[in-house]
Amino acid sequence: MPNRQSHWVDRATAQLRHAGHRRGSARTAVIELLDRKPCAVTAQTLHDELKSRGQPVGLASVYRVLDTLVANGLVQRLDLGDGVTRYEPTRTDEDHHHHLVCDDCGKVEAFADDRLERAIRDLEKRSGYAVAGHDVVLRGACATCRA
Amino acid sequence: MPNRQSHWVDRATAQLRHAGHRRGSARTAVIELLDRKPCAVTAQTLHDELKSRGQPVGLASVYRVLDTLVANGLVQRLDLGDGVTRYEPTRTDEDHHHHLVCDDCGKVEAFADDRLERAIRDLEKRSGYAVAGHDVVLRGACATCRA
DNA sequence: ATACGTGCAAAGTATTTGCAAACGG
DNA sequence: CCGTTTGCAAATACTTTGCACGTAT
Repeated sequence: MPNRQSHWVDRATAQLRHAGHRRGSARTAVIELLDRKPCAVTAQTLHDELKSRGQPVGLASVYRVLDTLVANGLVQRLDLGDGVTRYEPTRTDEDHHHHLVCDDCGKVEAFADDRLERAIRDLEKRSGYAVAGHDVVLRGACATCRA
Repeated sequence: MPNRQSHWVDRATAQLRHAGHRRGSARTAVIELLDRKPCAVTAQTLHDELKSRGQPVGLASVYRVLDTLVANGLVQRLDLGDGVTRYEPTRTDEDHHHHLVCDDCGKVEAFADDRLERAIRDLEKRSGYAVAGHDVVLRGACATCRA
């Protein structure tokens, strides 16, 4: 999952400004870190890493920033079945992916598949809903834990 | 979603006994109710309905029974993105389905699609995981809420 | 200057756990 | 009888909210 020249940081910043949001230290810090941790991060993780980087951000603010980002479609909420909500930047179509979770060790991997996406897109059309997004989670034992 | 002659109650009861579990009022009551509410039920809902039916079961026991059922593959956990875990009996292949959630009114609908399942089954094979299960959630605005 | 953003502490929710009593085999 | 199951209450874990203060525009 290559991280080209911080596309997402710029898009997020611009879009929030356009939506009438002011800049703030917490928001800036969270957005920058999020851009480097693109897959399934916890609010607590962001909070901890920001602290150890020397730009501490209150946990409540992390949650608030994430809420704003989700509300603006810049971040997607993700529930992998352990009671913890994860977040990840919504990037381009090429980066669209889903998750494979190991029930034993908790490892999370990403995967992408065109056939799956086509099937889902068709379903979305036939559903009668204005579908805003979708999630697919495969749960099981990873190669290591199977042993 | 037809509910034939309580197949599931019997299977669940037998399997738990085989796994060395004793019978108990809470477990029996939860299993029976679950059999009639086959799609995406909350622990709290089960607790409330059992109380109003005159067979009250402590909420903690509802959770414990559900844990046991999940551990034995008789019930599937389901996270629809509001912080509440839902549960539903795992029935036969014909009853296998996924969910469509309305972000506005919270309505939950079920759908099934063969093409989707085939795509997922292939992915599972290629994943290197011993996949135990999968979930697909489509989120958006239902026909009513779109208006 | 004014309203939005932030941090801390407190509150809120969903779920889990400890323990004593009830109960099944 | 012995060990599992249950209910209650307390504990925990995650997330949200209230409020005072800072800060961008």
